[in-house]
Amino acid sequence: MTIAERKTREKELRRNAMLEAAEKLFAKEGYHTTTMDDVAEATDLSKGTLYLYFKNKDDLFFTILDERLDTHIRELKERLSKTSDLKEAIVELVTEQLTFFERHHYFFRLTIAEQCKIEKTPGSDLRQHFLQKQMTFLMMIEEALSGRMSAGKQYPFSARSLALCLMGSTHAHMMNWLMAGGDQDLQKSRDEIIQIILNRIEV
Amino acid sequence: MTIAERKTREKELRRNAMLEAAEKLFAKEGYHTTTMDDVAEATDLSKGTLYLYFKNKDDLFFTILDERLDTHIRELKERLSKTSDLKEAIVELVTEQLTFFERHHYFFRLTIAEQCKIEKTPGSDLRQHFLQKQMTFLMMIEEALSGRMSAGKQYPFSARSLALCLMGSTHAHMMNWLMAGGDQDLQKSRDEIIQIILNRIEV
Amino acid sequence: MTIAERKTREKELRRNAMLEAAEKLFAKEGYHTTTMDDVAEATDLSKGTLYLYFKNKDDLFFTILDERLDTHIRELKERLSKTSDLKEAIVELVTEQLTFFERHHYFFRLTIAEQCKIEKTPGSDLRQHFLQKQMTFLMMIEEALSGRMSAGKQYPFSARSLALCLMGSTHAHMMNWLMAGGDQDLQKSRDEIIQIILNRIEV
Amino acid sequence: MTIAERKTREKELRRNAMLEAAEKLFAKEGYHTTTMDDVAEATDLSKGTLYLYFKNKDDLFFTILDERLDTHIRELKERLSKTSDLKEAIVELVTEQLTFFERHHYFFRLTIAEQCKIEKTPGSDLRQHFLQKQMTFLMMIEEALSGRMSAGKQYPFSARSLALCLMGSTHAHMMNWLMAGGDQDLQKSRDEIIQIILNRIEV
DNA sequence: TATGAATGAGCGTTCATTCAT
DNA sequence: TATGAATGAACGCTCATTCAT
Repeated sequence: MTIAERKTREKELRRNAMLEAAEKLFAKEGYHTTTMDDVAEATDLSKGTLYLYFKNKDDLFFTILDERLDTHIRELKERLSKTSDLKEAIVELVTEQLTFFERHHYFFRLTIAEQCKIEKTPGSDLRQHFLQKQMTFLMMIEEALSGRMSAGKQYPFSARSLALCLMGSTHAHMMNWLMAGGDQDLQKSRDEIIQIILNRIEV
Repeated sequence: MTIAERKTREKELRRNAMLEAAEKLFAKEGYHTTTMDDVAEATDLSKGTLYLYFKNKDDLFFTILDERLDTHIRELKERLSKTSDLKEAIVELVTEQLTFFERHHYFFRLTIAEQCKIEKTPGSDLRQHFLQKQMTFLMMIEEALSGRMSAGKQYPFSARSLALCLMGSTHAHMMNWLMAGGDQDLQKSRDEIIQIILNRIEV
Repeated sequence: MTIAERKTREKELRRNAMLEAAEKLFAKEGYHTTTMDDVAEATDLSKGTLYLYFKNKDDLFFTILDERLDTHIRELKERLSKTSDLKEAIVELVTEQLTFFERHHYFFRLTIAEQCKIEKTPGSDLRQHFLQKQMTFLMMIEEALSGRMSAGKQYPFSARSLALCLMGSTHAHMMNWLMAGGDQDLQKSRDEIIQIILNRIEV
Repeated sequence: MTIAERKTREKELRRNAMLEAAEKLFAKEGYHTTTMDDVAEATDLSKGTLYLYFKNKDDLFFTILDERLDTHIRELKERLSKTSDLKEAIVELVTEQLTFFERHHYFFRLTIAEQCKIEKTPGSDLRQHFLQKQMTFLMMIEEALSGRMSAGKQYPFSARSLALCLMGSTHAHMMNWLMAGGDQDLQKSRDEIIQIILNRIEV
């Protein structure tokens, strides 16, 4: 039925509008500083309507994180699937991180900020679920790397450590990029990170 | 006068107790979720007393960040002053980061979380001041590195990029350490980071 | 649309209920002693609701003063417009003052109390605005009197001084009336004031 | 004993310093806006010391009002004692009011503001006591006037009403004077008030 | 389904008062 | 007597959430 379809479509659109407006606000102002009023106003919908789509503020917040992370994971998987050796994988990983975060830098900030709140009282199930997914994400990377580390060689570092360095380096460059206003080219950052990680630093 | 001295000393102690309790809470629960009541209770002092020592919640918060960062900067300067070549500097930098953050992991989380709130309305002067100091910190590292990069050599990366990779890598390892419960040995992380950054990754 | 109209009407009613409850409380207890909780309770609405109608306590307070003074000014203008000579104007002025204040004695107290806070740090814009309106009110009276003072005669007093005596005299009688419990007849006060001001006191 | 005397004297001085500083602050900022800290600071004494001289804030406040009113009453009595007919009494009354309030305009504002809070929950004993004294003051004036109204004449107003007009008129002029900055000559006000009250207004 | 008025718990902050020194 | 640090009750205001329409 076309009418039913259009209705569903409209709902979907509204839902996305909410998620996008909220993501922007949460990233700019932080979770607590952003009010449900703010989100409602930014979406040109009434506050009550928000609660028809999301159970509460937490649900709205973690839905954003969750859906974005899903996309991120999917994209990364695709890129990695095309690589076979370690070097290629590293290049793709760094590239994906920077590319994705450049497009979704609101998400980037949310993610990092959220990671800091470890240990806090269990937190909602939503929170638990998201953290779990993040762990999985990291493990996925770790496995992608370790799977490409030659079985015969001795590496003076673990795949996890390499994963952490790669993630951390890209994060730091992203942060730097944001601080500078987000208007330079990230291509150069990508190349430098790869150079630093892949090549011996002549001392 | 011994009596005046003791009074001053006691005030100092109380102030420190407040700062430490607050740091812990802020790191665990986040700025907004931590209430002044929480801090007061954790210090076994009344809420009103907090306001005798700190102008307001913001002041309390940024005083923590500021004083810790000062110590961090001081320690790092000292370490770096003993190094002459790039390799040594990198080793010292990574070591200082991990050592300091292991001791002050509450501060670590606060720092990272605070960095995410870029772009937001300027914020209090205190906030501005802290961000400024953080920038200075990063530039200090950048200069320490660039000063030790041989003038005659061509490096395929900038000193700033190297600084970012080092900071980011240690941060990621810290985060990982915290997530795992903070009870493993960071010595291994240190060695791995250094290996990854300093040596060619055989691909 | 009848339904929208009724909604608007109900909102108006609630707003008025708030204003009246607040006026009473402010007059009886003073601005600072009256809490927003008090007002909410007196209106059988929750505290939060107050803030849907008034930006803050100050706004609530000065809205009361402002709207009442507007009515007072309007009524007085109407009365004065029917008079042509000085004597009639004086009679109407005294009558209006006593009549209006008898009906709105809560407002009377607020007005007087507020006048005493001269010189204090400028205060909110609302306060400034109200004081300005009060000055205008006094000038209006002054002009009404001076306009009716025969051009050919020499008066041993200024119109402003006469205005002040009239206002002050009615105020003092109002205060006396309130102190006595507010249950006597103000008609007699009116006559006496007029006698004292308009006729030679035989000494 | 001279030493004891000096001590007593010093205490007296300190007490007066407190009263004067407090009077000024209360008048300028209002009762609630003035904090005990403010008073302490203005007196260069510690907050705790205030409580050695006055039981609490209310005590401090009403002591001021009470002592000033005593002086006012004493001065007025003296002036009136020199008059015998009604006209003279009126002149003296107006003169005393304006003279006294010009000297003590801080007290003036406090007095007026305080009068507005009639009906309020009984209030402290101090408050009751002060209001009582104010009533007595008014009755004293009423009696002074009625005592000088010729027994044989018929007056179209009561002594109380005359008293109220006189008080109110001077109050209004004082208020006007304060609003204008308090730097004009009150002599003219005095003359005008007397003219208005004592002479027939030619209509 | 969409609205937006109403709610009320909760937080940051102030300040009169106390009390050990 | 004088101090000033400590207290804690109280207040203005916010905002996530609910619900009648």
